[in-house]
Amino acid sequence: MTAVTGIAAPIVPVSPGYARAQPWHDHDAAGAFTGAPSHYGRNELIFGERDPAEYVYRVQCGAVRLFRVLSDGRRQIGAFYFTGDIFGLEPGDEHSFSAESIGDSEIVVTSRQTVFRLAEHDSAFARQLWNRAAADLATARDHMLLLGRQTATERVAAFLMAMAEREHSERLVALPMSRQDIADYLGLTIETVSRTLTLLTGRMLIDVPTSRRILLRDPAALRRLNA
Amino acid sequence: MTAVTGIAAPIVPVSPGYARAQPWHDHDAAGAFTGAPSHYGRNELIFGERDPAEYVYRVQCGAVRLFRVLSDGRRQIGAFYFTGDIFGLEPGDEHSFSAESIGDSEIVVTSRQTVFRLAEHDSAFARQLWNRAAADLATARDHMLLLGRQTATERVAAFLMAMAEREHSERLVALPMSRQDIADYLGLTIETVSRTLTLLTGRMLIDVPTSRRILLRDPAALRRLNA
DNA sequence: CGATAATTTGATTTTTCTCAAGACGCGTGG
DNA sequence: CCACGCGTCTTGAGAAAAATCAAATTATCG
Repeated sequence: MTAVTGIAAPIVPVSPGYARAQPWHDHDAAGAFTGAPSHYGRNELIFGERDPAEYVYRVQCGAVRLFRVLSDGRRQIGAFYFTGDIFGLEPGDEHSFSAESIGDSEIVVTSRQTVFRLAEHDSAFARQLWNRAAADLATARDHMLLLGRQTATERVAAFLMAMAEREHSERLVALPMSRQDIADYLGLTIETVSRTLTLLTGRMLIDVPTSRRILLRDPAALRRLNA
Repeated sequence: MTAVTGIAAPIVPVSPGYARAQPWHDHDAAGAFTGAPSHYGRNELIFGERDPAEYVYRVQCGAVRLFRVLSDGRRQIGAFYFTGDIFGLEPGDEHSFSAESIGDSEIVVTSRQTVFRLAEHDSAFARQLWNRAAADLATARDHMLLLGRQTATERVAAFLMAMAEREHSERLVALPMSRQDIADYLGLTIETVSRTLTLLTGRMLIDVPTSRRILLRDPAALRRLNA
């Protein structure tokens, strides 16, 4: 459907990853996202599960979480989207996940119709559309491996590496999302995420100067944590 | 990329599922899969991770598992493919997962080139290609919810329901795959799968006359197990 | 500066995994 | 037709990982 399935999509794949399609750049979606951006506040809903999937969204700036909630409140975040990422394009007429702005963000919208019409007449664009979906699928499956088979330490390490790559920052990672978001993305509890960060700090692999900033002291060792 | 992401794709979605694109039918891929089917034996490799992704595959009959293995042997099955499903179409030049025949199966092959060329000149086909990838992505994300947030009982129940729907059989499910396959698909151990089946039997929700046949005595209750 | 939310830490419980047998099923060959 | 052997599946006991419950600490924002 769209941009980043997880953190890793627009960048070099993480853990067990391979060459993936490039992210959509501005010029790729030329003409499709021309309107003025809308502002969304912290935790504001962009669309909900089962809402009509009429529009496609592009993050102008800020960060978005895509998630689903079980009836008893358990939540799984399927992807984070950041500046430049496109999300919300669905094969069916309804959204299958909800999307919320994490902090403040600016989102540009276009109609599903527009995108599909563009694809219909421009086979290169159509191909890009498919590439994006396929890359997202590959990333989602990488994440399945993480959720199904990796330990808490491996998950957190993979997450930190992915975030670092995303930011093109060698060592300092700024997290826009809360511990709860991270936990729900990694299939863990907030306590386990916190404890794991403490553990990694103890091993001198990272430093956590403030809760939203993480310094990777030994990226190579972190990467080795991922089997 | 292709047909069924998990079990649920070609049929009515499972647990928390929504309307999805239809599966590829024979006529959709007309012209693309014309060659004679190849035979693959039990556990035979169809392609491996990092192999060049030159071909696209269609299950003529039998069943296939798509999976990835960590260096220490932990395996995650990302999808099962059954008769009529198409798999192996990748955005990059390498496969990111391995595929094996589960039992004996007949597989028809076509080249990636052929599919892409077809899509380039036929926008309806291109759209179908995208629909497939997007539907697979949605299914993969459903599975992420299962792997990240559901209990062993919920996972097994969801799996059984999905298999039943796939077979269009109300109550009797024939499993082509081993307990190990099921475990690796659900992110559990073989022992936990087995114990869970025993538990469900004790609750009179199912019957397991032979290990590869499961009778759903109370599908409604099974479905209710999924929050 | 205080109130509130977010995060960390601690103690304990639960779930699932691991290790170890045992049972069962199936196919082969006597 | 039955016995044997091998792979698969089930069951049990104990260990480990992560979840849960609870509290203390730290950050954030008016």
